[in-house]
Order: sequence, then structure tokens, then C-alpha cells
Amino acid sequence: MAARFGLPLRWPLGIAPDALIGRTVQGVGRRGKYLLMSLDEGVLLLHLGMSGRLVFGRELASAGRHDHMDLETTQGTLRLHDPRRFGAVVWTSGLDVPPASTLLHRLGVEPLSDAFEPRAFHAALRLRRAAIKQVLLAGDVVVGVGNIYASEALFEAGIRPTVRADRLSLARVERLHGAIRSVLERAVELGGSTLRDFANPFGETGHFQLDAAVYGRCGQACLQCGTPIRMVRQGQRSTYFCPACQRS
DNA sequence: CTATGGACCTGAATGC
DNA sequence: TGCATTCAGGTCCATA
Repeated sequence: MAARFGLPLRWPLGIAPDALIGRTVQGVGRRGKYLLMSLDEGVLLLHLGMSGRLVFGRELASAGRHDHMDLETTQGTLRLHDPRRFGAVVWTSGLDVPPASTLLHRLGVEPLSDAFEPRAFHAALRLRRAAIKQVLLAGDVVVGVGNIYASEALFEAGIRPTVRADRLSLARVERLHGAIRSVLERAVELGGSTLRDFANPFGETGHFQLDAAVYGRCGQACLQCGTPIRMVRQGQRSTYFCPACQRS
């Protein structure tokens, strides 16, 4: 394969783009929100940030203002489109050495794996005094729970987003564990969330937001009890919750 | 070590 | 209409 790069992304690629000429893609994986593309020599880490989108095709239109990478392969071209450029494409010689190890080493457990287990989750939360919503977002206990899904999972579990993580009983953490799993599984089924112009490589938008119980519904009636949904700010991010269904 | 606020960057929506 | 302000799905980094 070969690659063309435009404006800088979050970090530099780490090698000369020409070093990718002739490499072969051997497989694709994921860790947290990083995509891992293993090559016959090294691994490409890709991250979509907040506004990134991948497009794949054999005859793509000429690159536009926000198209920052074209990865040309014998099967077609993988294009990264990312208006905000919070995304990244980084080459690493292996996952256990920098830069990959630096980026991945603090990531929490995968929520849909067997390693995500209520008692361990509870034990990890007991070490944290920050608000449960912020601990979920931090991603160092469990990964994959972004701003939308954190609000949704806490609603499903009946937990106030501002409660300290270390104050949650095992029983409540068990509910949260189940809620995170069910929210993420449903989101995957629905093809993810689309607030604005997000789309998969085939141009299809996700439908999770049509399904959101609290996210983006400030002032609207709670679907469970009719109480108006409230919005608060936690660490510069919006959090939505029902003040009646999530009393503590 | 944990917790917090700022930083990165652009575009769309909102307010005066 | 025009211009300024606010907000957006992430996460790293410096500071306390």
C-alpha cells in the first residue's frame, strides 16, 4: 500500500509516509477507541477523535479540505475525513513499545469482554472519589463509554451522574455494569450514534440518538416518569439525567 | 497517585 | 444580514 497525508492530525505519523509503500495489511483490531491495523511491519493506530470518519472505496472523489489521509491498497482506498483533526494515524513498531504503549497502557477493561466483571468493576470504582460520570468518561477503568453512553447507562442504572464513584454499593455497580453492556450492545446494533453528519464508510448514519432516553433531551419529559430531564456540566461536558429516576 | 481545567480544531447553531 | 458566542461524539497534558 501507499499513503498520502494532508494537514497534520493530533500526532505525527512517526515515520516517513513512503515507508508504507509495499506494506501489507494483515488484520484489523481495536483497543478502546483506537483502531489497530497490523501490517507486515509494524502497526498503524487510527483514532477518529470526535469528528473523524473513514471512507473506503475503489474510486473516491478527489480529496477535499478535510480529507487528511488516503491509504491506497490493492483492494481500494481508505480515506480519513476529519474536520476537527482530533483524530490520529500513528505508526508503531509494536503494541508494547512507544508510541503505542504510551497511548494504550492506561486504558481500562473492554466492556463487552469477560474481563468486565461486576466485582472487579466495584473494586476499581472504590478507589475513585470523582463523580461516577467522569470516572466512566476517563476510560481508565472501563473503555468505550463516551459522553452519550455514560448518560444513557447511568439513567438505565438509576444512578445520579454526580455521585462519587466510591460511594456506590456492589448492588448498584452490578446494575451499572449491566446497563453499560446493554446500552453499548444496543448502540452497536443500531449502528452507533449520529448527532450531526456522522456516517459509516458506506455513508449510512447511526440511529442510536433516536433511541436516547436522556441524552440531548433537556427539558423534555422522562420516558419513565414524565419529570423534565435536566442537564448539568461536568468537566466541560454535558450530562443529562432524570432527577426523579436518578435520585442518588 | 488522583482530580481538575485547558488545550487541540473546525463548523453549525444560537443570540444580539 | 452580520458578527460574536457557544457547543459538539475524545483524550492528552500540565498543574495542584
